[in-house]
Amino acid sequence: MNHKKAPKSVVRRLPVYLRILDNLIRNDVEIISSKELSDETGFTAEQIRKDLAFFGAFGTRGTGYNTNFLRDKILKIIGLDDQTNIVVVGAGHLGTALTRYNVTKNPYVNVVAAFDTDSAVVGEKILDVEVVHISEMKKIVDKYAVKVAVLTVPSEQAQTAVQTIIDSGINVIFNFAPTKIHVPEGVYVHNADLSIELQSLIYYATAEKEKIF
Amino acid sequence: MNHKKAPKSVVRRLPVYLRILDNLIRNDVEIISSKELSDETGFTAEQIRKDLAFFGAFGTRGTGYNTNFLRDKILKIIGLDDQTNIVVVGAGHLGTALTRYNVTKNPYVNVVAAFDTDSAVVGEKILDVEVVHISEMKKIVDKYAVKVAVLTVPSEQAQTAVQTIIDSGINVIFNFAPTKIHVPEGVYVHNADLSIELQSLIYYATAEKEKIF
DNA sequence: TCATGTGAAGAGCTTCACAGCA
DNA sequence: TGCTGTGAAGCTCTTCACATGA
Repeated sequence: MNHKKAPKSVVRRLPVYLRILDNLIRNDVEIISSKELSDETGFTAEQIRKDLAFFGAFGTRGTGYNTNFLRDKILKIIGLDDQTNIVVVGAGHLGTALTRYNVTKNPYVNVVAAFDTDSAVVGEKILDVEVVHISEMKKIVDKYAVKVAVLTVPSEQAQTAVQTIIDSGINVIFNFAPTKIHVPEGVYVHNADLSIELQSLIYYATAEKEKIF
Repeated sequence: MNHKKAPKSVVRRLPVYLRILDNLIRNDVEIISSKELSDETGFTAEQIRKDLAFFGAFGTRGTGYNTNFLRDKILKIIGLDDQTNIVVVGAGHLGTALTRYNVTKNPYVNVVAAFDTDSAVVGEKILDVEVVHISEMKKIVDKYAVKVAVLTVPSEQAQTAVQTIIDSGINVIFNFAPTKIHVPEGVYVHNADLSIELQSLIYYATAEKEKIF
């Protein structure tokens, strides 16, 4: 086992391999080469081999990778070996859509509750996920051993919500609020600031024309 | 003017500066130093200076950056100097939420239409954005000089939708469909695969515990 | 004096080329 | 033979340290 810290870039690609392996296993494919994985993902075969080799020697030289074996390894590496429970904080339009989206599209992750402060939505259901008042967060986080929160509240409420999330024992936040959130050492934040991402994309849409700075 | 290609990492940070500058200008702040921008963004001051210096010398030594001047420069660099028109392809839950989100949270980008094939939603409105049948895409893209599409259709329909998008003249795609989409040379795709991102986050939630590969 | 602008060093990630093994 | 696993080279981006100029 490798004890160096895994590169962020490698960790980002692991779930991509996982999805492809799931498809292959569903179609009874038992062996896959790095070259074939390359065709499916768009990553180079060398990169795929290096990614996997970082965690151990999972392949068979001259043959390829066993799909079931590799999937199990990746599940363990990511930490998806048990059903992983998450919560959504903010049950507005985006939070509701993300809850539905995750429930239907993510086979490994389970939304156990959505939180809000608005009494108009507390008590409602998003598919089978209940919307609960944010004051109940710690109770639910403890009960379901929740490790990750998806944050979709308005900017003004983001920092307050972050405090509640951290106080309830969660230390990983997937932040959709369009603002910088401040967290103590040891809490991991991944920002998905959709306006920011969209604006930076515009750069590439207009990159051909001469730009005068 | 610098004619080297701008690093992707720099382009991703430009809209972050833009948002902060907008806030500062709203509060009548006229000068900002790289140190203060560092406090607001979490990026280092050196990195901010290098990012901006890539496009030109925008600051004043001993003083800092003029907020209005810098905002105008960044707007021109990104290509946001005119109102930028985009379309959303797929008016399901996520597409609807992203349309609302963008309309309300993104001051620089304008959604001119949302497309779908489902007659149950075609003709409806999302705030003031009309849902139009996907066969009308080229007409609308031409009319509004649309350069970017946000793709939120189901995986199975993604590649077909991509073809329609490209045929209508768009060459930048913000892809939320949980699948790899194939595009010709010259078309730029940015993937926001939320299940994948969430799964990779789980890695950091469980990283402390010993992992056996 | 103070904050910007920048070459140089460093860190992290990818690509190359090939050794190693079923 | 064929595909994995891996040191080395290469590239990109970040950090450092300081020269530059209002």
